[in-house]
Amino acid sequence: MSFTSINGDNMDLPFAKESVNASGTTVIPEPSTFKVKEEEDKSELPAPTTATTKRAREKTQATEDENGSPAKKNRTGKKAGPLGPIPMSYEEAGSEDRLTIEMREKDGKQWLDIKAAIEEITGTKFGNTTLKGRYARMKANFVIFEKEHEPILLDVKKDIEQKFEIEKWQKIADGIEARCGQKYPATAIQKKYKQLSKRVNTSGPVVNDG
DNA sequence: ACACAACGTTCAGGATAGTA
DNA sequence: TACTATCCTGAACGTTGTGT
Repeated sequence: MSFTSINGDNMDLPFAKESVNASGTTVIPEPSTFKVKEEEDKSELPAPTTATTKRAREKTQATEDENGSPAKKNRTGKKAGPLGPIPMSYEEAGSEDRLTIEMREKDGKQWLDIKAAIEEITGTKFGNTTLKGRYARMKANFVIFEKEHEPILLDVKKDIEQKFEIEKWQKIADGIEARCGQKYPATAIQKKYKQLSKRVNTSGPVVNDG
């Protein structure tokens, strides 16, 4: 994995120079160029109190928009856990986050070891997957998308969605044929579906009239 | 082939800021 | 003030690699 710095330089290992303390723990110095996080006494941070119940097996649809993506609002970025908000760049990352990256990518440490190290530093207990998840989100945040690739992204997305749309109606046509033996053109099915949807919206549910 | 460990991903739940 | 959107955490799940 390589990162791209905010300057656009590719970095295989964008780590600060580290040292090893007496207990053998790798210590990343707090570089003066980092965006300094709000001073907080980590030793007094409360342990996470999340009481998550068993994960529901059935998906819910409540927070999804018409594209199936979570509905978004402007990012406030003010909600933060014990490690603070997930940094948007390596430069923004605090020493704990840098240590996580260092131990994971450079030292090849296991997550349990990383978890133990971070817990020792912060005095906060974390779940077994918290740091893994945080690391994955950091990696996503750190990617700098080339400006000239942006229109390509939009283009490709549009192409694929159009392709999916065509495939979708064709599959529906196939499904109808499989069920009742009647083959309808995909475009006719699409048109009929629009009519039915309108009826649902204006006068309640569609009645299956045979 | 099977069991197990480690990992990455997904998603529910809680917290909190913004908005009507 | 109630509601909504967003964020972070952590449990559950699926995948992959390794040992037997």
